[in-house]
Amino acid sequence: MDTSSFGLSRAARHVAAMPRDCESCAVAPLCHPLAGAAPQSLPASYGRRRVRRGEAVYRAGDPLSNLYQLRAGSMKIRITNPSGAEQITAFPVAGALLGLDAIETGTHTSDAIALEDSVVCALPYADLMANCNRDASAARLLHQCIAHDINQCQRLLLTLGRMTTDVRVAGFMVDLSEQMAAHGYSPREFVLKMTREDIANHLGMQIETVCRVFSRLQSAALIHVSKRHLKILDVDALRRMRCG
Amino acid sequence: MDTSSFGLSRAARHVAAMPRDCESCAVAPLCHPLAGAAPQSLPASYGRRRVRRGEAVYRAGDPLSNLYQLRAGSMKIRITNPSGAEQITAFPVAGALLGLDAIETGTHTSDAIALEDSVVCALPYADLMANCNRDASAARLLHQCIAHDINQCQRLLLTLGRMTTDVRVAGFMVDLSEQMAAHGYSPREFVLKMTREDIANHLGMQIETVCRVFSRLQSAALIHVSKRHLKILDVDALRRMRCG
DNA sequence: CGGCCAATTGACGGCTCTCAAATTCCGTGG
DNA sequence: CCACGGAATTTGAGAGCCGTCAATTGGCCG
Repeated sequence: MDTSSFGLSRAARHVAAMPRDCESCAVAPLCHPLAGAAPQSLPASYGRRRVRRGEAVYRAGDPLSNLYQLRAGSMKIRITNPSGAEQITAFPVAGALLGLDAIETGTHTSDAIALEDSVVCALPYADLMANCNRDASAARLLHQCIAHDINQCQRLLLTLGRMTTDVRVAGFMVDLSEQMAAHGYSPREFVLKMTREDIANHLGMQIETVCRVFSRLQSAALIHVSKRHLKILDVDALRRMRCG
Repeated sequence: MDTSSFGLSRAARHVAAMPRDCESCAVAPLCHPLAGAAPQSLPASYGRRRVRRGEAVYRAGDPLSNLYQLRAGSMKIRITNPSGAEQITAFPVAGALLGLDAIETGTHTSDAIALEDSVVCALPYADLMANCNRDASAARLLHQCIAHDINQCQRLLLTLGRMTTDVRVAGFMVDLSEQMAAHGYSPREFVLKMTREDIANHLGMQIETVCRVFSRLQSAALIHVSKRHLKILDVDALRRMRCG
């Protein structure tokens, strides 16, 4: 386990120093007793929590006490079966609501591990449910968040079940690119927060195959990749490969 | 499309002829304004609907008007990407709640197609939401149903991403067996409602590979399969293959 | 009886995995 | 600041599993 003793990244420190401007938060209805209620009335436990690279926000088997909103940084969500086989099901970034899979049984079924120093908001599940009972729009928002995870998971199923490795990687890059764009970063040049091993696991491949696909895509002048630094040279070609 | 003009199967006719004993239904809190309220006060639209083999309960693109509980029979849930690639994400049987993926956007993202003549309960989504607002236990039940779909989807991800074809098929058979047992049928001998093509699609394989795995498992005396009729001879060996 | 579809089996090729080695990066300690 | 060690990444060679193509069988329905 990598538990480096470095401080938080610049992005993480920035957010931790921010005032709690929950007004701009996408899931504010879930945390606030009523839309527009005084923010200072929030329970003290609605707190931010810093997570260092390699640390877990929660692990499979933990009781469901909080859901978490990822405020800054990035994570990997990993499930493990009894024989130890692992599958990374998602790489959430800022804005994502984490821990929804625990709602079925009251126990987390996955690990959420920080890919970099990150910041999460802990949302006590009991408070959140009470809030949904009082506020129909909050309930609807929660429904949508859970359903979103279903759809995302189903799309990944199609990728693993029906696509060649080249197409999987191309689609993964397009997804990352759109994610970066949605957060106001360059969609053409960014840093991969996850290792090749993480990518391979997520896409149902081996590390070496990921490297070889990277090499092929670079030879074809679709991307330029050096370690974690990725430049997308021909996003249209990548989209055509994915075909959807 | 196979739209045979046969009548409903015996199981389907049995349920259709049943009185509306919603008291024994797992999702009754979702349909009833309040637990214990008079059943006769239910809206007329809370109706059963018969679906013939090959027909769709809903299709991708349909607006979300109802969720559906599968009362009798079986379905396949299928997603399609813009280029026409398809992936069967689940084979729900009686008791399952269908259409949850539509909650994110208000539009269905998958097709639900009957594998045999079946019966569903249509649950108007607006009524259901209103009910969740009045009844916290109904809201909780709905949350759990949605979260259940997430967990099921994630487990399938691990299967497609990390398992060999033999292990996928073995795990699929164990799942079917447990499903049959949970419904009071023999877990050792039953009929596959889906085609080899459906199985192959669901498990990310080709038809021919499914046939070959069946042949291998039969040679190893783990199963006996003839067309759609499956006998499980050594469930422990199948479980050991799956390893979880 | 004939046609169509599901299912099965064989041959072959290729994509991906496995094994191995070299290189670079990064953090740690001297 | 430099040296060292481990981890991450890359590339090659070879094998094997699985997909592709093809042919056959058997059952169902018109």
